[in-house]
Amino acid sequence: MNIVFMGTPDFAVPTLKRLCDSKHNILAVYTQPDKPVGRKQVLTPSDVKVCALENGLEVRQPASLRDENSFNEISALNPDIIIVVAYGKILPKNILDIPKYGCVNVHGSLLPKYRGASPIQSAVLNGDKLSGVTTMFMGEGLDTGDILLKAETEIGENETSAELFDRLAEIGADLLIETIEKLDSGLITPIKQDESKATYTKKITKDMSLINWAQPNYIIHNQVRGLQTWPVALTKLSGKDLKIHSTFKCDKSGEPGTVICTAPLTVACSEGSLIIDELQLSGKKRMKSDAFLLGHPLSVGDKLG
RNA sequence: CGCGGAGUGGAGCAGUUGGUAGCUCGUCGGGCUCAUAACCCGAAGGUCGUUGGUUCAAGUCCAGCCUCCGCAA
Repeated sequence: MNIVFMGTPDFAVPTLKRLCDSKHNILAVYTQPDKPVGRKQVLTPSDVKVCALENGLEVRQPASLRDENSFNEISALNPDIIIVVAYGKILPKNILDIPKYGCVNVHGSLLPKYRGASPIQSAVLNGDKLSGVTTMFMGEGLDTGDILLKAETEIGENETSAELFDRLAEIGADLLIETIEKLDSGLITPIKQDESKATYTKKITKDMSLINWAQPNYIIHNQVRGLQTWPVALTKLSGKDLKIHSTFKCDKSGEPGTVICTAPLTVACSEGSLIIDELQLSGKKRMKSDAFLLGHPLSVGDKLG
């Protein structure tokens, strides 16, 4: 098939790679314009752009698709299908209608659950045990299109959003290839989403990162896992920000927010407690908590938050 | 030049008003113990990020550079 690929972050890269290695023909790759990134605000190309260039593909980075120019450009390519993976832009209807097979999206949840911007983090934040990837036709609504295929995977007890991201990206790549094959052979019957079961996710923001220790340990544990790699769960230590990168649940209890053990470093929650595995003080590097304790004397009874 | 913190033996940190370096852990050797991630004794290991400057003397002051990181995006 002749394909136009649209995607931006690392999540989309495995799918693009798999397509490159397939018999299908990629006409062009659309991705977000280069953006200033990091402390020095260096203009950085998206992961998809880097991958596309490595594979000798044509890259296009329009600021918007809602103009005649974009429509004409894509029409001129005459694609059989448009594949969209975390592109970050809404496709207008006139573009959705261009390919004869339509537009197919890879979404990081088991739709209709978790439509929207942060399906993967939401699954981890909610402590779900099951996640997955869905391929669907794109409609005008947000992640409302008819479902083509799904692939499920279990979320590990201590798995982070970042880890799940990586796994789902691979699973999604396989699922997309399978979806295209089956579409081409007419083996898929699209299924409407059950609107009554639909849920939406919010964009992840920084103000979700501050830990409230007066909550059960599993809630905070999910917060720590879910906000990885950004913005990372946060607490306070003598006025400074202390990022909590990874934790393990523990049954010991105590006054919420206080250190109840230092080997390993354990902080009490309203129910149970959390063993802090890796942390990072403002201005410092990420490190194991036992290393942190060598230079920062924390003792039982000290308070965080 | 957006704001700010930091670069000291393998790891995490101290180092006061400048006088050639210390703590905790680890490592190695020995001892004790039924045993141990416990305890005791001892040892190795650092040109203090880099370059230049001030000074009788700089980890400690000044300037530049490199690297890392927090905030901001």
